[in-house]
Amino acid sequence: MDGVTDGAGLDPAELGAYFALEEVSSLLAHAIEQHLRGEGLTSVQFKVLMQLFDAPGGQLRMTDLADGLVVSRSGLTYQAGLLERAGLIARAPSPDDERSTTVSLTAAGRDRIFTVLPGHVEVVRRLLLDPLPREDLSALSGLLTRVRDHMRADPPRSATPRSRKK
Amino acid sequence: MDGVTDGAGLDPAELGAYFALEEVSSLLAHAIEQHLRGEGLTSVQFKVLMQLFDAPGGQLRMTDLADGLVVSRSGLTYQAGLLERAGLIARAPSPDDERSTTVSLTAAGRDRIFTVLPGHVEVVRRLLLDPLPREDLSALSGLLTRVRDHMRADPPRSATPRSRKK
DNA sequence: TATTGTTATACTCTATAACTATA
DNA sequence: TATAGTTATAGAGTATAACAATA
Repeated sequence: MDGVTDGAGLDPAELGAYFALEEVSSLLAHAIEQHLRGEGLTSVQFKVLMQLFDAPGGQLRMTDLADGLVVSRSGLTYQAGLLERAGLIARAPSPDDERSTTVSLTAAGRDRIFTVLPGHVEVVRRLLLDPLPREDLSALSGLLTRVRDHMRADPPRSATPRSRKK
Repeated sequence: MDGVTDGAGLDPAELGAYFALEEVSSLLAHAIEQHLRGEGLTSVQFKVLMQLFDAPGGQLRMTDLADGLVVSRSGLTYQAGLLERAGLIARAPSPDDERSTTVSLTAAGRDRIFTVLPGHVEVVRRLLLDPLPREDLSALSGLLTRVRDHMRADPPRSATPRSRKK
């Protein structure tokens, strides 16, 4: 694909970084997706569970969850409905703000995480971490972190800015 | 999300690399998707056009296209159908092997690429390339390339190995 | 009036399996 | 028999817009 983008003004180093990122992330995402499917979870559902697990008290509002995922509110409602039907999360009206829904991780949800996580980590380790020696890992982490911070500071114009407490 | 994966046996450097990659790739993919949608193309369709553009003679068989994408044959047939209806590609029986379909880029398809590419590159540049100085870009490219090569050498067990000439 | 969340609806995409035709 | 591709079908996921309830 060099002929193409070449004409668009990307030099070899830029092209290399872009294509390698595209390929690595899509292969990794695919492998992760495959593993989770085998466990009966979609990537989105797994992310929801992880966010809840990581939250203080294992609770978050729907809006908090939506902020961390790239789905619409209705999409999140759909996924939350599936997770609730599976008994992995529970929803209840927030005590402080009656408009809000507080989502909490159930014991079964926590169990599911512990069941799934080892395999998940194994996939990540085998595909992403193993091929790099320790110091390269730190370098990669540092580089990507810098890119991420820049992305976060300069949010995509296309996406409607999420509700931000101001 | 540290409390979680911490227990699963990933140290800070590993976690950093994994989470940063996840976040960077998903934010980039989202931004790219948004841009392409605005141009009336899905990511998959764009990739098909790019593959054809990059191919010698602007022609590939359906199987060749499928090898580069993460979709089933029927999924590719569907997308190819859309692209053909839009006049961006053309399909015809292969002259050498009557079972095969040769897909070719039309003039309109080539024009569409030239229309879309500048904006695409702009997104990639702004989100991924700009925040890194030149030498860091080379470093990132090198690291990711090594990971990719490792991934390719050790294909995911989950995915059915594609037809490989042997 | 603005915000939180759900629902109704329609659409896009994908995969599986069955099928056709050629090698 | 194996391969290339299409089709029929059915399911999963998503977004938009309208809606209800609360702030």
